[in-house]
Amino acid sequence: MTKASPMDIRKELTIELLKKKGIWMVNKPTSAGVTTSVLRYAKEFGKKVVFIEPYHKIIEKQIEKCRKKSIKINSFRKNREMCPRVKKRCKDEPWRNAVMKCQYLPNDCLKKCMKKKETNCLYKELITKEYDILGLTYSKYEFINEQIKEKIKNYDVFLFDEITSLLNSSVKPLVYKENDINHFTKKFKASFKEFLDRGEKYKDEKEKDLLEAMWAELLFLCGYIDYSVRKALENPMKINKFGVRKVIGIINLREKISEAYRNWINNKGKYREILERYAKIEKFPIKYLDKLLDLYFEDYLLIEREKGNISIKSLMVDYDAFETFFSFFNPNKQLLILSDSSMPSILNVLLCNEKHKVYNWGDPLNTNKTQFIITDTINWQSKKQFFHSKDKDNIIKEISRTGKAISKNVRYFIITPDSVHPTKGTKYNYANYLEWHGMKEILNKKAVLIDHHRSTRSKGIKFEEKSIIEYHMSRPLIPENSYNHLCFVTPESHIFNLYKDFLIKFSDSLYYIPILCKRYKRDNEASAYINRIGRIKDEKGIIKAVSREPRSEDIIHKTFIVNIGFKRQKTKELLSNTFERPAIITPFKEGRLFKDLITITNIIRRTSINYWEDMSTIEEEVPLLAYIINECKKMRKGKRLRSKSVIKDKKEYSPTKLKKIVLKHKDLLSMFKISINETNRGISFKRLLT
DNA sequence: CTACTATGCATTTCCGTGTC
DNA sequence: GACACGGAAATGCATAGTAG
Repeated sequence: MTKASPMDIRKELTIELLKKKGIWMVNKPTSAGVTTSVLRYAKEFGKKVVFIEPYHKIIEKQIEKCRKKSIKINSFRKNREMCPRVKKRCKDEPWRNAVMKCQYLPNDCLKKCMKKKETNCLYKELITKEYDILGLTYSKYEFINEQIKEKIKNYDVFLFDEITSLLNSSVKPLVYKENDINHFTKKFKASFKEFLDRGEKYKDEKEKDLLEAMWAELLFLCGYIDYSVRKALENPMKINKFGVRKVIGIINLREKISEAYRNWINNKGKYREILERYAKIEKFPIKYLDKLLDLYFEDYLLIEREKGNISIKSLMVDYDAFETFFSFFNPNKQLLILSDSSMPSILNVLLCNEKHKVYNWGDPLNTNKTQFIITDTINWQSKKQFFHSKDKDNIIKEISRTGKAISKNVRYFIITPDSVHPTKGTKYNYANYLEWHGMKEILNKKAVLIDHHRSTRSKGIKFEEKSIIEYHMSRPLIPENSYNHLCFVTPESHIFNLYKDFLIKFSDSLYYIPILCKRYKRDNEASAYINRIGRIKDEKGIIKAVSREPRSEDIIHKTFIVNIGFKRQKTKELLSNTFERPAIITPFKEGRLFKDLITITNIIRRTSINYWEDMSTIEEEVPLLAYIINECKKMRKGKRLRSKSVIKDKKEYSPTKLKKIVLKHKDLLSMFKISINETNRGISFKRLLT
């Protein structure tokens, strides 16, 4: 009997999935080929697909694959790439390139430009032509306009890839030093004063009036924020004993600013353009204006204080990432696929009113079996601990020693956190530390530093280089207040009742859900970790080797992740959102991470995956064998290692259990030049003479 | 003025609980 | 019995207070 090829397995899975309707969350590990398969086979089943990705790069790669199969596919890009008029505007006014929102389509796009025959732009092409598949990025989805909505709303399948990206809201806080009183007004007035004195630049009286009114309105906003911050600093808000971490106040703009004014200023067309144009003439920082306008649009602003800094964030009350989408999605006719290697648990909350089911894609190519995580036996108290540790130079030396030995001439990665000093505000930057202390010379040249888990090198398209081992210095850690602004609800929210026992009340119409905040944090930490370790995983898995006669390209690339400063339990928690997981190997005794690391990887690389019964035997037996091998190597020739000393202070290992394990791996041990001696007093180990 | 200590809050770890 | 979760306990950190 011939076994199914990898492609067949994925095709079957895709067919099953495409038959479904409604919302389906796809359970899968990294690199399982869900997106590729759905796009590839959808046309065969007469389904039109819209897929959404975090980056253009990913979309481009998929387009490349589909074009080979003669599937009609295209994607929405940045406006300046789709519309020649926006492109020209950006060329004439280069500052626009820096601010996405200043690149909106021309006002007459729909009414005039599109209808003209001679108009021949990518945007028109996308809107008017028929495609089997259309791509979109999440940032486009966030600013989706009516035209694009009209275009995509009748497609059959919507694939939201890397769904965690959707939940990272794009709110950018405005941060300044706590002692900078009246920050907003000062910053704004400096430009405003000069601006009023040079009125001759106005195009006409009407524009002058408009602009002055808008400018005054923004100045009022600044004044009000400054006033509120001063009040909050004098008398920080405390709702219960603890308050909400770091939040010292909330600004209610709804009470202060009329809806009419708000729509006026936030109108993306003419008024905003005037505002931008004059701001530019007057050298008012356009990015700052952009942020300011963002604040203006929200009902509430959040004032947070941390380590001498004040940060102002828009509060996304009753935040619902799917709001736009559900305004047109029909679960009885259409299919929504939510896909991520780490399915955020927060989705169950956000979709609590919508029927949603889990589709088990599984790990068809068994890629999980090719990856092994080796964890530390201590937890660092924080990511800063590395800097407080007397051992830090040693850790670097050990990384260098083991990295070189394990990966030979192939490069290996070191993931370091990017942390800020609590009082001095300077960065605890691992990469800088290595440079300052001349550690770069100790680290061999094949070491590649990546400065945090969520670095752009950790998501999207894989770059070509292969690697065998990767070191993670501390787990991904997201600051606790990062999601505060998404966790405020009103009684009208669809999750209000779900959390009614956990609410912290701010006012009659505003409540905070602390558990939600933790959930966002956990989901995102888990996603960061899973996506990162997926980078070096062999995506071809092990199926290739069993489905037919082995060939040279069938070598299974086993990869290793080394967790420094966090234990097995934490690693498991980080992997709890994903489908199955790689084996997690913890050194047999404390403090043996680097001592046993090379041997652990050697044992795994020298044995076939089928040699081990299952994941739990690897997790239990490999550390013990590695420990025995290393202890024996350390001893003088002729000396024996007694089993008693091996299992000393290890309650869970009895002499019989140890005996059973080592006898099972007698051949393996002899491969590492260790012999087992059985005597009436128990079992012992000896180095074989060569 | 300096060095040390007590205090209280913030952060982190630990551990009991409920669930499967 | 393994696991995730969330609250309790422990620890860390900064600051104010105090002794010398």
